[in-house]
Amino acid sequence: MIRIMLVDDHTMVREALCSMLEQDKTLKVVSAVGDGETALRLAAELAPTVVVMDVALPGASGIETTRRLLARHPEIKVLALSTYLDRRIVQQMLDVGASGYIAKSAAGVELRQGIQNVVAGRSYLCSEVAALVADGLRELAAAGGKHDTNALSRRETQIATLLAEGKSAPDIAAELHIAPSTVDVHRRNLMRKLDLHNVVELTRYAIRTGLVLP
Amino acid sequence: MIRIMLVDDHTMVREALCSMLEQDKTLKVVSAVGDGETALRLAAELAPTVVVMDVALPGASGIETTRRLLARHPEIKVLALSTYLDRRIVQQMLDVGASGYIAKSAAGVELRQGIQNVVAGRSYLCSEVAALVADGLRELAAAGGKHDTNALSRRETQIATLLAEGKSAPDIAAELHIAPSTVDVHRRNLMRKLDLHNVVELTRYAIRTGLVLP
DNA sequence: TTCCAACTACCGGCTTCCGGGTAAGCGAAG
DNA sequence: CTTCGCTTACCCGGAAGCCGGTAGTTGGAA
Repeated sequence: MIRIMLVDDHTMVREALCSMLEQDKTLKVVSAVGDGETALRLAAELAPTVVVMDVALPGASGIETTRRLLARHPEIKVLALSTYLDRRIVQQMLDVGASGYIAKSAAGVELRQGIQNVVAGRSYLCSEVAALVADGLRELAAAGGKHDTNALSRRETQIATLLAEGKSAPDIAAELHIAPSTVDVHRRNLMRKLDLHNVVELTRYAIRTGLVLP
Repeated sequence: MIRIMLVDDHTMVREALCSMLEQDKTLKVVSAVGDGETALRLAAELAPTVVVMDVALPGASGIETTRRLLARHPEIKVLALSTYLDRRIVQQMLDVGASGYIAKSAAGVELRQGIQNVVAGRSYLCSEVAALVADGLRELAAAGGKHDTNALSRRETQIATLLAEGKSAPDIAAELHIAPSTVDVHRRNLMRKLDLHNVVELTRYAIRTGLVLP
């Protein structure tokens, strides 16, 4: 019996996934929670075999939650589940230790396969994501394998969030008690790191990662 | 036996909802499709009692799909299902004839209640949405009940989409073979209609309505 | 200790955004 | 036929975005 914890901020989706997974009698959903904090709190006592983690979570994102969860419970397998297909996000989830990544556009059977695979100690990417990662490898090879300094600093993440909420640089400067020019520097740096070229792209990135809600 | 058609662009969610709803033996999911065109095509032959429609659909949004569906099949009840809580969007769905609106953050039981209610000819809003609409009424009363000319024209929708894709006004002008100043006029008009004040807010609105993907 | 990444701050310059106005052509609805 | 909404197009001006550069401080890692 595989013990599963579901983490997804939409109650409806959580209940529905639970209902779908429990059709399979070898699976048992021991917990279904809506945010990262609760997941971390309950993981110790419920000892799930697999955590199915939505990437876009309010507050701490699924990425940060996964990092913290695996730091405390390295024996738990994390299977990422996401609405969005973005190579950077897949990369980050795998970097923090997720064993697999399933798109919500994939069929339900891919989720069950993913669970079986990660429990068996293997990695699993749904087909669409696998294609995406393959493209990424090809691009990386073409670019001569130069280092992607992807991870944003704390300040950059904060600035990205506020910009994606629709605030202007001067507004943010006032809110954080720093100079507008400094906000500008952070914006430029984070946009260069992520290869974004205007606030609209930044906004969409922030939404995909769950940094802000649409 | 209530015949249900599910419309949601995420296969995983579609299958999961199907699984959840069919726990109830009085419900029968006769079709589960991923886009508006298919829904319109299959509605005639399958004759569902209720269509559970995700608002954010690729291509034609759930709003447009609902309008066209009810124009051809006024006897079908449409129950909107959405990730987002936005008064303007709720308003638009109800304007085009939806009988109810359920947030994905609501519990599964609200969806089942919604289905039962709309089949019985009543309207149904999940509690969060009901609160939202009540707030809207209060604001409307405070504003003296002035007319909200909310609906966007075809051109405005097009401009909104392109802006939310990260294109600049000059880019869009070139793409559509019109003057940049004209793009600007459409931008200003649509932003005034929707009470948005910068492209970031516009982007998030476009994402909420499914005009663009994040 | 040395080094590097992060945070802070400023300069300049060009482009774009955003809000305000005006106005003409055109097709549908009244 | 008149009116109304949509689309087209232009004017202006202040604010902000976007990109390039330089540079001081600080705190932690090698």
